[in-house]
Amino acid sequence: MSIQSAFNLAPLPSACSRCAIRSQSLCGALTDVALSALNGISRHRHFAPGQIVVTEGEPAIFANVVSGILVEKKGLADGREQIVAMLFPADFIGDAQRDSSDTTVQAVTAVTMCAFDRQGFEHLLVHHPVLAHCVLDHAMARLENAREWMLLLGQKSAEERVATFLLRLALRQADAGCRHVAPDMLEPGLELEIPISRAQMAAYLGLTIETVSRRMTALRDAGLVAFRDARSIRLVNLEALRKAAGDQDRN
Amino acid sequence: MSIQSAFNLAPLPSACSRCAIRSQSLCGALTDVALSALNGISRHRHFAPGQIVVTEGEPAIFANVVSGILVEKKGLADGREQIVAMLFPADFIGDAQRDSSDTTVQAVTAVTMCAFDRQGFEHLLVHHPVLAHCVLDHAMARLENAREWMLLLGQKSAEERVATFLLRLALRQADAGCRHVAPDMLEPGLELEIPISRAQMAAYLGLTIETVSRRMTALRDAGLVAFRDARSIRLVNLEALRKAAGDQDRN
DNA sequence: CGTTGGCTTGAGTCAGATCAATAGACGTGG
DNA sequence: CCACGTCTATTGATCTGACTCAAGCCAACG
Repeated sequence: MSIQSAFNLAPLPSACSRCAIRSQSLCGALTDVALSALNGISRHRHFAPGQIVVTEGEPAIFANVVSGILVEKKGLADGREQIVAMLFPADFIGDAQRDSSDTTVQAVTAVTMCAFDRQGFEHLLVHHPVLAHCVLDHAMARLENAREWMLLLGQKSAEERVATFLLRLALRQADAGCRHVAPDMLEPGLELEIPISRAQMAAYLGLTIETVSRRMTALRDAGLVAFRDARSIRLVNLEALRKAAGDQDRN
Repeated sequence: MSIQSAFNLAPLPSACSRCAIRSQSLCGALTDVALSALNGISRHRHFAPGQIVVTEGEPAIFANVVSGILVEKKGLADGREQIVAMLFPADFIGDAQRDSSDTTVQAVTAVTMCAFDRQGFEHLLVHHPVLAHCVLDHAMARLENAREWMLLLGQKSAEERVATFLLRLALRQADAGCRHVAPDMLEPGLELEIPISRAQMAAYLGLTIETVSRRMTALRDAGLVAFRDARSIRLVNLEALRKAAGDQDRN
């Protein structure tokens, strides 16, 4: 957070200056010289919906999501899967300092990302402390998210899970990149696009498809949300939704 | 991991040179000059069993665990709690770059830790890249643990959870600090001390005390483990225990 | 020796899983 | 255009693993 003030508005390397997420993510914290260096080792890559970007246990990549949605998941031998994170534009992919990924990364929508050369990135990490700081900050944020989800998976009921998911998604969507949005600065009546399928919601929330579907209709019948269709909903009663999510505050 | 090779065996600052966990944790990666600087801003603190070290939402501290066991937990408004991590000697406490802790840290046994001045630590972080690298590495390890636990909480049955817990604990115990032990290098017949109560196991595994107890006796009756008493068990059939844990490999 | 706290065990209940059927959206090809 | 298969989501009926409630055990301790 303190670094953001060091941000410099002078001319930028061509590729980055036109980038949609330039002011966010890692890039936002970098000085021109660092950004220039980063640009030198990056290239855009595209993925189709459903395509696997990284497989659990195989070498990680380093990349920024430019557009599209992805999920990170972990699997058990018998096929059960748990989604451990959703990735949005400006999110960073890749486990710095680890030689194999602990998750499978899969594109949900069509995805564009800005991929970095591994060696080059680790080299930059050493020589640009501000980048290292930024990567650490991102890692801490991911950790915090993971732990919040542990609380959800270990303690919350099905309905609380679904409600929490919708609120988090709304927050992330309202956010739209400019990080650190006020916790409860959500306006009632907000239209929400759910970018993942019911099956993926189930894998994310530790439930079955059927239970997700049932709890969604329950929230609708209780007047907390309204449906346009299965994938796009409107938050009607925000206060009640927060209460249904279980944490009372901070959502 | 590559940094470890930069480790220097020359004379050390007095306090650190006598420290039980000197060669591990953050300290192990540091050069003498950095370690000396770290030593300058650290002092030992003691906590009694059950004592709260940090409260969720309040300012974090920075410290290394020297001896004893602690848990990190997150709570819901109505009192439900989820333990998100167990802390062992050599573990690092504190969310670098965040101004409030996202977890409550509580001593389980009597605890000694080596606490660092916050300002001083962040200052060191900037001026000693090797320390920053080390903190990032630690954060990534914590993230990986959190995600493995998400898989457990979201997908595994009660028995799988308990079996996984015992195996992880055994690994950590055999480990005893010298990190990166071979995954399945556990010898059958290993005596295991469970440092936490059934209630804490329940809060860690997302179960109730009763279910933990029942699954423990089930594992005993099935001959996978043997009890000395509730808190100290022996791993009898390691292969079956791994299978019961559900991941098949990597444990 | 009574009390207290941690653990186990039993009996009954319920939230969520499983199994199964249906409906709508979407293409594809005749 | 319609018939068909596929895929996703919803809904219903039933089942079950874990929770709840309750009792009992044992060791520690005043």
